[in-house]
Amino acid sequence: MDVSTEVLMDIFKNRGIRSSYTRMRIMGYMAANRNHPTADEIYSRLIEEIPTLSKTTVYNSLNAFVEAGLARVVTIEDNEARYDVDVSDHGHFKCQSCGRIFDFPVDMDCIEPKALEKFRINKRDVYFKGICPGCLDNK
Amino acid sequence: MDVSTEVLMDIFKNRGIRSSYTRMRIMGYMAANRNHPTADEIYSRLIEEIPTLSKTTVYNSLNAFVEAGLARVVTIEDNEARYDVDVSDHGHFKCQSCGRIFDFPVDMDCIEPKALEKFRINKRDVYFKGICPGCLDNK
DNA sequence: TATCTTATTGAAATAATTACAACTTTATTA
DNA sequence: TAATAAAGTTGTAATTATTTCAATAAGATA
Ligand SMILES: [Mn+2]
Ligand SMILES: [Mn+2]
Ligand SMILES: [Zn+2]
Ligand SMILES: [Zn+2]
Repeated sequence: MDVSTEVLMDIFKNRGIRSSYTRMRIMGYMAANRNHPTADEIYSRLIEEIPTLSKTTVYNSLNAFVEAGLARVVTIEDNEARYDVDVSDHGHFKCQSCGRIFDFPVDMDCIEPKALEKFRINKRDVYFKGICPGCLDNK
Repeated sequence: MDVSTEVLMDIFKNRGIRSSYTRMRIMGYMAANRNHPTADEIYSRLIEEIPTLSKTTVYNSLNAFVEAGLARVVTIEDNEARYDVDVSDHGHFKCQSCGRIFDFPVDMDCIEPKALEKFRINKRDVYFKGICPGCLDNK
């Protein structure tokens, strides 16, 4: 059991969810590839190494992560949920040309404290779309 | 043909899409009920008065409106698209208790001009979730 | 180890949205 | 106004993402 496995087990335990081989692989994939993958992308990649993996398990695990506060859902596209291990406040930019999703910092406090004074805010999402610098250069 | 019908026909013509009875009813519903309805909500409401209405037509019309810049999609929930005739920049707050969606003003420029300097931004969405004042009062 | 709880699996169900072909309506032109 | 072309409407079927469910397997507890 290597050190990163041990670290993940601790994280799971601290958040009150069981650690299992599959969950550690899924979380490991997300931590290594911070590309805001879909459940299907995670499944397609991991099925190569875990032939018994079920897509239901991927969904179950991701839902467990989100509930435990270990991941967030990125719904920048209306036909697919993406997942992000970075649960800190930040915005997402999706390039309409290459499809890549970029993180960017957001000053949430500056957005509009006044109109929402009487609201309790639990989640904040900022989604921008357009063309990324790389795609702009390729005309 | 009353005056609002005439106005709608002009709007459609200006945006390069044909006017039809169904489209005017759908757009009329959205203009009157600015509740960010789903396609299904629009369909359920209008089928009472237009018995031949097809849900496909609702989707087709809404997609035409969005392409023509007459409406925007609000994907604050990952399992359903909502539609908004207010295409100006503003944020959306969804109450996790009563489900209502509230508009609020957003200073888009303050969010983060620096990190996205080299990006071309076409769409901006700000989605907050939490509890609305009414639901907070009802403890 | 025995036991209880939770995770995994695969199949089937659900639900939102789109594709398609036949038909109807709207816009254009004569 | 009548003929024609282009686009909108409809119902059904297909697609796709996600959930439900019951059986089985694995993890945690004592
Ligand atoms: Mn992110
Ligand atoms: Mn709105
Ligand atoms: Zn790009
Ligand atoms: Zn509420």
